[in-house]
Amino acid sequence: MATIYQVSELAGVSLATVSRVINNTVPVREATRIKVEAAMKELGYRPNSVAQSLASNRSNSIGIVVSELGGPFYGELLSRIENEFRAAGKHVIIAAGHSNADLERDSIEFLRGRNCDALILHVEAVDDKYLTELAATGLPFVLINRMVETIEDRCITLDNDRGGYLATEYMLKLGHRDIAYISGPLWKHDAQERYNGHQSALTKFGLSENKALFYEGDFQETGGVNGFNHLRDHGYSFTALVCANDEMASGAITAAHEAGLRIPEEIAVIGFDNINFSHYTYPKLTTIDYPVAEIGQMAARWVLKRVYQRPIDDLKAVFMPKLIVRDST
Amino acid sequence: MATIYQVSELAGVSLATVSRVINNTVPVREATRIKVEAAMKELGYRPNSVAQSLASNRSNSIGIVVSELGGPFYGELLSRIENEFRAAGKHVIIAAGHSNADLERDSIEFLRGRNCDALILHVEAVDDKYLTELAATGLPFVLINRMVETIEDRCITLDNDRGGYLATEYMLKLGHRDIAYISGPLWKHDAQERYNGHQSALTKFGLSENKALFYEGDFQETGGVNGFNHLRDHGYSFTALVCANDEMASGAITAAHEAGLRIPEEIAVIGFDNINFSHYTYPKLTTIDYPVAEIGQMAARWVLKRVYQRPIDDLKAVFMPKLIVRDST
DNA sequence: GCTATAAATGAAAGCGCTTTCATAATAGGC
DNA sequence: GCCTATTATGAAAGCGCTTTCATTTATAGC
Repeated sequence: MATIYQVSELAGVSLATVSRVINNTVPVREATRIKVEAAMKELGYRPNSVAQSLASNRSNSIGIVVSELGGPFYGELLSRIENEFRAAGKHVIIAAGHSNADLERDSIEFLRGRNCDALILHVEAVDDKYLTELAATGLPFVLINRMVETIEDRCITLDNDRGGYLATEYMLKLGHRDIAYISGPLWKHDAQERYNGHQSALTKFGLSENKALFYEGDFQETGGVNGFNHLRDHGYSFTALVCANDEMASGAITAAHEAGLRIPEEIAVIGFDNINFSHYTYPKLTTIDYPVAEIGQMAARWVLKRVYQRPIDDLKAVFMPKLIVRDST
Repeated sequence: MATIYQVSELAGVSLATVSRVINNTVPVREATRIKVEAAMKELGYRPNSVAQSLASNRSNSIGIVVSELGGPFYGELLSRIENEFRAAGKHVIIAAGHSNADLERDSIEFLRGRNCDALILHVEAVDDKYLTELAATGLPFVLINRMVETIEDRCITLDNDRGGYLATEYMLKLGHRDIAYISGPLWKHDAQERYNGHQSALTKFGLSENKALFYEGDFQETGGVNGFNHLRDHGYSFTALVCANDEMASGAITAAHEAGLRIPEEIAVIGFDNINFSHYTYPKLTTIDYPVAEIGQMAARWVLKRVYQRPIDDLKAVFMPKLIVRDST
């Protein structure tokens, strides 16, 4: 690869001048600019962004940490973030945290070491203290789907509590009274909040929770299958099932089919997230919409505004979930 | 962030020595190593990988270009590749090419500029010539799901032709004779190959293709819906439908449901890829398995072997698709 | 104890770029 | 046409690290 030095030689100017035309920071005489551009073209020159990054302490790249690379949820999130930054001429570097504190820290450190200008984090395992300290280092970052009081201005969240409430409230309004709940792992903030919402709805309707109708799943499809079977075996009957995400709802539906139950006639099922396959299920899944794309976009804009001083004004921190009624209830 | 210089000062040794203990390239006396490690720990030192990369011309990171970040297919691919490299202490930098030649080139150049040690490419739009030239620059890269003769040793592919054949052959064996086909965009290599396979199967059974039963879709769910409706409207009836991927098959199934047709009794449907949601459909989708995870793993291993000299011997270049029979046929 | 050899360490250049500061070129004012 | 105010350009330091080469220190052999 050609270097800036070769370009400067060919164009008969100094390195500094070439650098100026690349970044157009300082005006350069038209004639000079043309010479330089010609030289760059002739050599097929492309700036080495590693060197740029080292010299300028700016990398034009944004680090992203998500739990998993796969899956409909993260896929959509990443996709949207990437689009937003691409349009702004920035690039993303993605790392997976696998919901594990060490790996999350690792990924964050890796991205810091790569000189990312900012980070977008969807981390679940590291504690609030770590994040607070990280903020204190001066590294700009946004936190998605998690509220940490000490760095509240960096958090972009969904009102999960409200979402959990909506799901159960809807079942209650439909007349169901025996409502089972399959939760996500309760150490995860969002799982806990959704579950709280579920409980609030029950309370609001003057019902008390029946612990026998609760199951703590893993946010995966198998969790839904296991949860459903566990709840059925347990003896208490229920006419409605609220799942803390769509994957588990899908698993539960499969298990229900296998048990020969009709949905929604015998059991109504609702999910959470509204991920893109939720209408592939049969019957199509009623769910709570998680506006992933919007949240991804907002996170990107936060960075564009705070770090790159782009004029953006409608930053929004808390998103509201919406009920999406389809055929499973 | 602390620099290597501060570490060397605190430990009372030279930069060079610190560098040696970091990389343990050259033996360092035990006592010295301990001093240095203590200093690193005290300062919370982490090497700046940008500087490392510039100085060593090695970045320990691998660039990946895929068409999209979202979607079950790429999600699984990325996920697997990332896992493989993480285990080897390498990191990945991901960019999206969006099936567009300019963006693909852009992404590749970006990754080159970031000093990636190697690239894994799933690109569809750039031409063979570009890739051949790219190989000539000495940049190590593997090509996934595409065969370019001039750089055959860098290609890891699925025998799409065979897959297309298997799908249609299976329908023929079931006794179907009026078989519709919804293809992917034919400018894409894999779509073309799958279609070729379909034709071969027909020929093998002594049938000639009925052009009225062909529709060129977009590999998306809507393509399946539109394709199905188009084929139905067209007047020719068919008892089996072969789709060039699962998304379109899923769309077609939805459209068939809406048209009040029973699957598989009235129309048998088969997909291609065996992506993870293919068993969420109703009825569960019969499909051709695309071993994405294995292919991702193989690509990663190719890099580990060729670029990082890891001892790996079972590199495999062509994968075979398999028929997965479920309930839609 | 003294030299010959091997092992550990340090000094310094350099990776490709940005950026400050100084200098050279140009324009403007009279 | 000369002096000053601008503007464009160049020289050189430095970003944080690796790596070569030279030097120092330890080890062995006699």
